[in-house]
Amino acid sequence: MAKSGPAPTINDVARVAGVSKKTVSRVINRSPLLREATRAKVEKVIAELGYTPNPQARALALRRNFLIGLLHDNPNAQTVLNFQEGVLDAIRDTEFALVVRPVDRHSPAMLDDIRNFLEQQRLYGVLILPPISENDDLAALCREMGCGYVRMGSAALDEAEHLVQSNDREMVEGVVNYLVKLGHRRIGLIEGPSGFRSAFERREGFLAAMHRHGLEVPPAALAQGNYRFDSGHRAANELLSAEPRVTAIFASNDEMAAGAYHAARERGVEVPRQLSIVGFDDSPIAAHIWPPMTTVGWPIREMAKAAALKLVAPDSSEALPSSFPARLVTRNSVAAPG
Amino acid sequence: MAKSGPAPTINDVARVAGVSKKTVSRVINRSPLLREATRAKVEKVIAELGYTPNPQARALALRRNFLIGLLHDNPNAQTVLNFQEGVLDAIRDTEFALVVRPVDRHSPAMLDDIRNFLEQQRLYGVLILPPISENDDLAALCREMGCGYVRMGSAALDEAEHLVQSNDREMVEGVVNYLVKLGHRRIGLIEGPSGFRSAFERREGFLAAMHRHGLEVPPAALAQGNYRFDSGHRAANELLSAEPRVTAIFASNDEMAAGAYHAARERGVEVPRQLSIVGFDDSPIAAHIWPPMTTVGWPIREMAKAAALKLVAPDSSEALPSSFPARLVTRNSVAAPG
DNA sequence: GCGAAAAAGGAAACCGGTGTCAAAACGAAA
DNA sequence: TTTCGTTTTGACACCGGTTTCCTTTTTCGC
Repeated sequence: MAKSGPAPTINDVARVAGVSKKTVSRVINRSPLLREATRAKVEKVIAELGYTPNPQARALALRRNFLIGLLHDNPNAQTVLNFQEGVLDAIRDTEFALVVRPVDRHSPAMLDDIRNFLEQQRLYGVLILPPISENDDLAALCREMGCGYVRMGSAALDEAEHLVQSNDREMVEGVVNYLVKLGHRRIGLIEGPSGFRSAFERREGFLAAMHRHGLEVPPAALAQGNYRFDSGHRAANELLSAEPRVTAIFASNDEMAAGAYHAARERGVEVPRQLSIVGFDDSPIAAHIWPPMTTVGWPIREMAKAAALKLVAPDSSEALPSSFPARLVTRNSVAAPG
Repeated sequence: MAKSGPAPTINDVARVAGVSKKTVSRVINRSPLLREATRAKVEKVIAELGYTPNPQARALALRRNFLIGLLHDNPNAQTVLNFQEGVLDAIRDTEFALVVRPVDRHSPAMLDDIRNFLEQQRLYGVLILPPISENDDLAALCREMGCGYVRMGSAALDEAEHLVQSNDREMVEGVVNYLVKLGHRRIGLIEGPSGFRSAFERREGFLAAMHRHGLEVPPAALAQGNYRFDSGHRAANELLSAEPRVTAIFASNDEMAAGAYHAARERGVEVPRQLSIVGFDDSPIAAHIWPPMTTVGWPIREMAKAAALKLVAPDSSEALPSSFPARLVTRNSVAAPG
């Protein structure tokens, strides 16, 4: 059991088993053209020696490595972590590993940084989380550098091969339907930052649904946010100062919705009796805030798994869905108006 | 600028520059025994060709790679992500990359999984986050496999070389002092899960400080939690049903403190007028809950940076602190009693 | 200008795998 | 038993770097 000293190499295995290293290589790679007896003999030696192939050597010989990168600038920590877990689900028991790379969307050198990163590490491919996944220059960079990539985002962002989809628009319409069915007529929207496709989709979905119900959306029912808590607070204050007051607020993410709670509390507006609030993301804060928040959640982990498989095993992943349905998580921040 | 085709190798550089590959290697590695003219010539070609050394080939030849792993099972997503950012701060502009590995502390195969992981990936070293960092078997495994490691945790966990310290106990005493100074006498503690050193340290610090102030801690003022929201809710309910009621609750982390908010609200106990609550971690929820929570925060990002430097550049990191002070973040969940 | 020491640079082997292609072993048919 | 077509297996070069060791060049004191 004394496994000290340098790790055994393919040469050690070959020598002990009395075969050539190429044969050992064949065993490792499950080559079909091997006699059963030979395979068994070699496998026995591999087990005895506790041999594991050196991934660096393999990477060099194969001219590709087994590192997949995660590029993200998502402000929601839980989302990012769930995503990491999902990727791990996909690559567990494979030779792949996940390397992470938070990026700063606001840095002017962002693209250059990522270029350096890709050049240096020569990743097998990268997974790109929203909101940075909406950056087409980044996708172009990946293509230019011959680096595989899969983006998470709304439809029409890229070809199916490079996309795992979340249909925000549809789900937002569902939320509006839900609120209208409860009797809400004056519904306010806290938008995400302009320039984000997800923000755009959510806004369009909102407007389309309101229109379909024949409901007006005055400018005062639209407030701008940036996906951060403070902006939600500010935006809700704007919405709540307009008369007639909205009876429900739909925030484009949970953090801003939490900010809206805050604003309501300061103004003595009770949630949900006097104001219904719906968030988006189903982040932990939605469950922990009081009253627990009704929100829309994506199956992030499953989506991550699908994205990772799409990258490392495109064939097997064809069976998996590329588009995942969000679901409404009803808790206690919504009630009939009045 | 057409950089298509295979990436240039050291041989290409050598050929174009008219030197041997060894000379190019010397330039890359900043060897001092090179004439300035030669270095300049080679560097010019490197720039022209856009050459970057292949990390896999380097790793193979050097018999070590440039991957550092992050082992974590921390329930607090923001903490983990901040830590990742801190590590990135340290390794930015180096050839190192960060590979993440969430682990499942409850899986019986946990150690074997990690052994496989280390064997397969041959990491340069790993950074271990609490609570899993308290597992001595894991540290032993790293040592056995010749894998560098640095643990985050309380003092006495390991040698200085392998430790970046957080002195929980001291800080907990500071919190108690703060509460006592405000006039609190009956203070309840929501403990972390037994078997966790951090939970133990926080408890001991609490008891020591109470003792120093000559204050009693009846069994009913101690409630068991497991660092999760629900357990905080349950534990607070226990604390609040005992008479005379506590006037302050110190929870061993923010999530449990949020659970305590929840319990207080259900019982109509107003925070902070009738009950002060202090958390631990300074996670986002502390800022977003209402009223904003007073808590204790670690400079996670700086600690992560120090830990990473300790691993990859032990010499330069000697100058950095190995022990970081937490600070009390006062918000609005604490008031004088009565 | 000479010789010796020091500095600079190169040839070849090596790190631990994989691809190519030819040789060896095998099995069935003649 | 020989022959021939298939499997199996192995020898060898190669992936893109680094190391060792040795040769060539430079520098410098005399």
